[in-house]
Amino acid sequence: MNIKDVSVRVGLPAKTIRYYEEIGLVTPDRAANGYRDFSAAHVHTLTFLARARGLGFSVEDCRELLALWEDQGRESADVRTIAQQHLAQIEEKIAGLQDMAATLSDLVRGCAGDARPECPILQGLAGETAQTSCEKLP
Amino acid sequence: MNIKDVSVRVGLPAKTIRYYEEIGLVTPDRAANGYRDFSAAHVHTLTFLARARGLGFSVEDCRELLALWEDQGRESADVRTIAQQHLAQIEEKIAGLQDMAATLSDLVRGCAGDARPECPILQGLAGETAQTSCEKLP
DNA sequence: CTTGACCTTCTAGTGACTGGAACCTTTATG
DNA sequence: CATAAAGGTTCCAGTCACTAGAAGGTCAAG
Repeated sequence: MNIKDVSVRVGLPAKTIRYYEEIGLVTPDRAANGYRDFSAAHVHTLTFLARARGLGFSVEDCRELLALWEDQGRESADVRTIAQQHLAQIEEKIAGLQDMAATLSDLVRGCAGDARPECPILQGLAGETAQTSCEKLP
Repeated sequence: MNIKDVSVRVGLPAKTIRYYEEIGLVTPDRAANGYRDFSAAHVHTLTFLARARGLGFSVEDCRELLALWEDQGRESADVRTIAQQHLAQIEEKIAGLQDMAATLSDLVRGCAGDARPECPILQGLAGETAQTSCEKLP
C-alpha cells in the first residue's frame, strides 16, 4: 500500500509517516520503484501510533509501548505502569489549565470591555491587584 | 540591575530573559562593561511576561498584550477579546485532556496488571475493542 | 504525449527555549 | 598582588514533533 492510502486510512499526514520511518517507528518495505510499501502490519502499527499520540503519549512513550506491544512475552503490568504514569501527567496538566482558566475568567469578568483605558486584565497580568489604584506597586 | 538579580526577582531563567531581548520583548540598557542593565520598568515588563506566559499566552499574544499594556489610549475591549479567545482555547484543551484521561483510565481499569500477555491497554491503543477476542478486527 | 497526481529526497523552519563553549569582568580571599 | 569564584557576554547547536517547500522521478488516464 502506498503512503497516501495509509495516510488516509490511519489519519496521519504522509509527512508524519515519513518522519516516523526516519526515527525508526515503522520500517515499510520498498517497491521496485523506490516507493514505500506498507503491509497490513505496518498500517496496524501506524494506527497504534496515531491513537497513542492522540492520547498525548510522547513519541518516546510510543516507542516503549510499541516494543511492549510487539513483545509477546511482556507483562501487562509494565504497560499499566506506563499508562498510569501518563494518566497522572494528564491530570496534572488538566489541573494546571483549570487554574489558568479560573484566573483568566476572573480577569475577564472584572473587565468592562469598553473604551476606557483602565483594564483589570492587564493590571492582573502585571501582578497588580485588580483594583484601579496603582499606589501599592513595589 | 544585572540579569541574575532580575532573573531571581521575576522568576525567569537568565537565558529566557536574553531570548526575550533577542526577539524584542525587552530592551535593557547596557552598562559601560557591556552588561545588561535593567530598570524597574524592564523588571515590570518581565514580570508581566512571566505571568502572561505562565497563563499560557503565546509569546506573540504577549507581544500584543504588552503593546496594549504600554498604549495609554488602548481600549480595554481589545484586551478582553484576546483574553477571551485565549480562555476558549484553554477550555478546549481541558476538554481534550479530559477525553484522554477518560479513555486512559478506562483502559487502565480494564487491565489486570499481572503477568499475562493479554493487555487491554495495548488492545485499546491498537483500536481494538477492549475484549480478549481479536476476531472482529477490520 | 501530455497532464496531473502521486512518489522520492533534501534542506530549512517552527516555538520557546536550553545547553555548552569560549571568553571577559568583578569581587573576595590568601 | 595573584588567583579563584561567580558573575557577565556572544554565538552555535540541540530540543520536540513535525511541517513547508524545492527539485525531481513515476505512473495511470485521456
